[in-house]
Amino acid sequence: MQFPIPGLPSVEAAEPAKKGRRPSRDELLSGLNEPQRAAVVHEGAPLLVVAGAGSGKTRVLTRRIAWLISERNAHPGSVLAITFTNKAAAEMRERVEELVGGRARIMWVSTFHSACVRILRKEITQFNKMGIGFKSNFTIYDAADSKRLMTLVCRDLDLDVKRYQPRAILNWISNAKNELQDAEDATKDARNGQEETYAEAYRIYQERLRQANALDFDDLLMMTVHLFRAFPDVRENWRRRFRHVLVDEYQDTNHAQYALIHELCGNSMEEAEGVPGAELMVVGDADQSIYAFRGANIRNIMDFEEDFPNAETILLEQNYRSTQTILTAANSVIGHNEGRKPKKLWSDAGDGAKIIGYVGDDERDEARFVAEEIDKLSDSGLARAGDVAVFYRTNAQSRVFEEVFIRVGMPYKVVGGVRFYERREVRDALAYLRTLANPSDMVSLRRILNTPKRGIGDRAEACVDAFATRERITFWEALRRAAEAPGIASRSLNAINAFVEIIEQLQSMVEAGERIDVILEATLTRSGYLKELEESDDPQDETRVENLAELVAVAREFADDPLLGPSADPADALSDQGQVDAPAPGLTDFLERVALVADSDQIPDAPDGEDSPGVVTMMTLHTAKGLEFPVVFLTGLEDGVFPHLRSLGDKPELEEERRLAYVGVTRARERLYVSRAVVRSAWGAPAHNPASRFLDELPVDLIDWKRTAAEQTSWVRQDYGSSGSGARVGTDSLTGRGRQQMASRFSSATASADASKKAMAGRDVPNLDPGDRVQHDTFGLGTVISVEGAADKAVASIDFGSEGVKRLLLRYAPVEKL
DNA sequence: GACCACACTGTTTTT
DNA sequence: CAGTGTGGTC
Repeated sequence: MQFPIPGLPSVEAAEPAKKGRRPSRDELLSGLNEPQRAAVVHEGAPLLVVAGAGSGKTRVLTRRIAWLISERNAHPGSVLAITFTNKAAAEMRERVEELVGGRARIMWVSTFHSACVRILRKEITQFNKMGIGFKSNFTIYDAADSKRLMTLVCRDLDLDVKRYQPRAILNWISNAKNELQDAEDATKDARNGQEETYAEAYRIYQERLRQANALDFDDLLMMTVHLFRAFPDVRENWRRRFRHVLVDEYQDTNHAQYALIHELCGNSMEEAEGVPGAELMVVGDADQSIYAFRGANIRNIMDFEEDFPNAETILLEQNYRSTQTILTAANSVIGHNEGRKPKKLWSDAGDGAKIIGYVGDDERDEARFVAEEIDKLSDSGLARAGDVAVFYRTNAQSRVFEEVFIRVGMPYKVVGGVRFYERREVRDALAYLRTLANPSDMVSLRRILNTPKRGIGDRAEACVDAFATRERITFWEALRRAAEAPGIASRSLNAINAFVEIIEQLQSMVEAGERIDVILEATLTRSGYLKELEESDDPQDETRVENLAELVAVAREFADDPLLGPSADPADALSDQGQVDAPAPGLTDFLERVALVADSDQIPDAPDGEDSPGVVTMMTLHTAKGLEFPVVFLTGLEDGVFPHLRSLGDKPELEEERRLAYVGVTRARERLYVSRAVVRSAWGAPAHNPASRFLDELPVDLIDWKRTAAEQTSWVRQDYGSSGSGARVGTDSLTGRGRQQMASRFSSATASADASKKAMAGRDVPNLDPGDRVQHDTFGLGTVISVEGAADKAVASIDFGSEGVKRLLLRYAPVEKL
């Protein structure tokens, strides 16, 4: 190797006893087809591996890493492999380890976000030179924290919450950050009053983050890129370290991630003097790009060859996962997308079973069908519950399946949805820990200030806040000096002092290097949090206690696992020296761990014993990416559900939905089921959904319909509203909203625009046609461009001139036809 | 400052 | 329908 790696002991020194296995060349290349092999042994130029679904890309990645280490004598510490989830990372590391032995442990295999955190923990203090003060124990804010902070910012700026919703602003900021624009850039680029306000909110939000010594998800990426750009010497160091960079799921990278790769791997003219870029391999499949909504840029993969001069491309089209029937179906669906590079998956596994289709009366009937089919499969020995996955478009759809599965006694597990770490009690507990690790973290601190109730109300909090602002100190400092705060009640002051005392006690435990699970338990008892829950008569609080016990168990496991500990990377220990105010490493590591978990990190392992049937796995299609199951149920195939309503009027979005369908279909190994419901209740009121257009895009002769729309029981239509079988309109029937839903129910049943218009007293869904002029409450005057869907599902694209073209769901949009 | 009743509002998808 | 936020009362 040409460059010594800074801060890394040599492999031999680190592991004097076992030098690491050295597999033979044959072993590393065995079982690979020609293009796979080429990808593994490729040297030099940047390489794009276009890997269709199930084409063995994980294998290629792991074998290549092993090859680099074993055959090309790459130092394991010089390998940076980026995966999409932590779970994928752990698996990849494990597989490489099987091939080359324990020395693989010091590779960096992680998500973009985790890798950036690791870099920033070491380097973020560099920014102090520029007057941007962060400490290396910074807290990572998730979406909920960000929203809370933004709400505070909005209040400070006195923004009209109706017009400027924290969520919308955060979205806007997130886009800016993904494009690597800081608040200053955003201010310069603001094109209208609204954007100026957004940019201002961005500026304040960022300032507050800095004061809290916190970064949000997008900051992790943006700051790392900014770091490399602002400090070339720092960048050179990391370039010297990482000689091999591998990126999985490249089609879902956004601009910031792309830039980061460029910083590490790029070789432009002006850097001819510096450290040459790392050898780069990216793996991906444009047809599986499903994260455009969060900034992923499909162009990254489409333009790879232009972005990286003399790049090469290898195509993997042979599929080792699915039957030909499933692949033909997948090819057929994705073929309806325009402008894609042609790619056809094939398999020599044979045709296999036909796809099975089912049209249910309603979503319960659909769920019942799924449960029955799974029963049949297990009875006949064709599959076990653990082999089966149920996919749906949105998390809310899992509910019906849960209800039905519970009733019939089908074991299942829902992945994602209301996540463990998003539960209130878990967030509260974590807020305590974050406060201990980083007292500047104002959002966490304020969250727990009066949780459990200890008599510190809004008034006292406002006093302290004002004091903090006046004195230019952190909220935490202000709490400690609360006695000096003007206007504070002595009652409140006592409560605050008691609170400060508790936190300081706990902090001393952290400083003493106490185990994380011990700290957590002490926190829960000394804060009185646990006591409040235990004494409560709310039945929900019982489960809360259990969840906290679960969290303690997670912490204990973490504390016991040496692999997760702070010294997992020997290089870290070296450069972290001299960090005076670094907290006990265990705590920050733990918090980081829980901040960056993905949904798919929590997927149960496949059943291993022949006798253990396992459980059915349910998840959204997004979560399903990268997974495979012998049996897959693709449910809710209805226009408006999947493809999602909001994508119907927009071609790029519809194409993304189609890629999602493609992802879903290609998860199946042996059997695929597709189903839909004629009537589906959404927010209480039943809606009549047409078949998904994706169903029409499957070859007819591949589907065996167990039941079709023509066979629906006839009472479905009339019976809603009088008998109890439909959803109840309930107590809000007197509100305009209730009436509206009633009306739309009839209108969809009678399919008559006239009748619907008449039935809808109160708030009309305006009957619009292209060319109509309309008035909108906030956007002003506009012209209708197009209208899709009917009645309560009508979506209109309306040009509001300077405000831009909006797509509005007429049922809710405050538009008036002129 | 705590608690209760209500109105509103929104559902893609997630690191 | 549910979770959140607001406003009113004790």
